[in-house]
Amino acid sequence: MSEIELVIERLEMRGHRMTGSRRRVLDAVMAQPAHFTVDDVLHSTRKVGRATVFRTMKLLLDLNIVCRVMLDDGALHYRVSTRSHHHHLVCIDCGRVEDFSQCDVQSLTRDLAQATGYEIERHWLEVYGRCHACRLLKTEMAAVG
Amino acid sequence: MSEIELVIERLEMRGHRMTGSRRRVLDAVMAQPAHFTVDDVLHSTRKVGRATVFRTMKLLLDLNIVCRVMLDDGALHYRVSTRSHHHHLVCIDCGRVEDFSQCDVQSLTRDLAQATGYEIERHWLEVYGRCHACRLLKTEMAAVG
DNA sequence: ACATAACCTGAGACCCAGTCTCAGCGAGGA
DNA sequence: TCCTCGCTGAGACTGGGTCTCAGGTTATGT
Repeated sequence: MSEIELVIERLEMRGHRMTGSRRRVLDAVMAQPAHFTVDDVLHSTRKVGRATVFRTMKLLLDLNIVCRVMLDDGALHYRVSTRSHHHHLVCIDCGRVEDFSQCDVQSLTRDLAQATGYEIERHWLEVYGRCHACRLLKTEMAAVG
Repeated sequence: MSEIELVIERLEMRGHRMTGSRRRVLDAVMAQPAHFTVDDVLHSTRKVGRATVFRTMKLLLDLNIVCRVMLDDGALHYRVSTRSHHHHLVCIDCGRVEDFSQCDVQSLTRDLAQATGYEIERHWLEVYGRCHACRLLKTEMAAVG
């Protein structure tokens, strides 16, 4: 089953339709680079209204087709999401994003629940650093400059 | 040394001045409940312009006098921050916020660095759940309803 | 005391992401 | 066929935040 068929199925399971506009938004989303804004999608989908693009993005978010990444500067970008529960590792120099799901936050949340009496439902973790390429570049620059 | 004097010192260390407007914003911030928006501050500081309130909040953020909490619905609120590096545990029912700093994310980030070749600089973790009081309330409701 | 530069200010325009409203359209069921 | 309900685009609106600009304040050197 293709990616698109999967989306259609998930849509219909919730009583939504795969319409022309939604299809155009979806195609545009799939064609984006690693992460993007709604505005990027807007610019690459002619003939779809702003509100519809936003509505569709929200739908895709609900269906776990895309997720949101908080960049280093606080900007929220979208990203086609490969797995359900995962986190992001964002390069503060070039902005590339890696997903990871090995998430030992479980033990932390267990302790936390114990200590505070909270019943913990979910968490949101973003990690910022410098990717291998940017580290190399940086040491080179330091050597030259 | 009082809280205020500490802030003044930190300001001056960076070449800023403690002016009347900044003082009024700071007082308003200190008088807020657990978490609040810039708008809340605006409404409780008469005679300070909107831009100045925003500018001062940014300054306080830089100086680690306040921090930001992402609420369950995605809204960003501010909060007077007690310690430097810490995370938030947010109740999804009543909105109360606890700080915690026992942060075993260290070991996770170490593994992550190893696996990805990233040099990790920082992370952002927010945890959502239901506080003790709201859990009790919920079970009571279930029993009655 | 004075000049001057640097800093700070409020008002209001502006920006960006996202939502709301509303009238019109189109697909599917009875 | 008609009717309902979901979907649509246009455009107004909102909330959080930034920019600009002219004028006010403060620190500092003389």
